[in-house]
Amino acid sequence: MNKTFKALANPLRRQILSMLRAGPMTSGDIAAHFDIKWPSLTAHLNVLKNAGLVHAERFGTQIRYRLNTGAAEDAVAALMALFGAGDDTEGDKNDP
Amino acid sequence: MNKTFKALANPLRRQILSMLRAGPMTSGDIAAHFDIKWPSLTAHLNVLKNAGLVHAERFGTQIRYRLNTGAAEDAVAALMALFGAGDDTEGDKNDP
DNA sequence: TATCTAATTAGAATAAAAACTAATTAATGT
DNA sequence: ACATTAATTAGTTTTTATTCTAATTAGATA
Repeated sequence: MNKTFKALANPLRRQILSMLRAGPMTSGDIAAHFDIKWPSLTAHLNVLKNAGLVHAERFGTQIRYRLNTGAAEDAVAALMALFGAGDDTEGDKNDP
Repeated sequence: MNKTFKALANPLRRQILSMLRAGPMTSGDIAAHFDIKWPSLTAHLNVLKNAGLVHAERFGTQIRYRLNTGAAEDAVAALMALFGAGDDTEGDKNDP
């Protein structure tokens, strides 16, 4: 989970995650939204990928990144656990 | 919120937060749990304080740190917002 | 095959975070 | 006033993150 928190520490990476909520995007689409060179963007995408927060898939000549919602929910759960389970004392909404 | 995510990026700081769930602790008590020098610990505590995650209060010769649960919940909310509100499509359990 | 677009990897430079030692402040007790 | 305990600030070094340019890989297409 350390990689996840480190990945979330960068505002640009958080913005990428936020963008991917709307659906998968290619590296180029993502790069177009930021004022950095492409290799820098690739580096950020690798951090997100290594943390398991996104998944990459090649589509012909381009590569699509999509949000890994499972990992995202795990991150939320980990943060809640860190602070003491949020507002519910215990339990899981998905496992009643 | 950037300061908050940066503060959470460090494992030692997350452990401090976790420890503080059980109640306030002095700087010395916290330092005793880690294998780092005191000034390093102070630096970590400052990061947490500047992010609003902990609050410091002097008690005589020592200083007590306590978890700021409000800021902690804000962090969870921010992370859920980033990923698209967790598993509920919308809505707030505390405001039915 | 040559070429074009999309994206990555390699390698170097810069910036930021984290650690340490030494010196200082703050409150208390003698 | 002086010493003691608790913790911080100052300044430096080391480590890790971030960014860039240049070169390379992968697939598509003429």
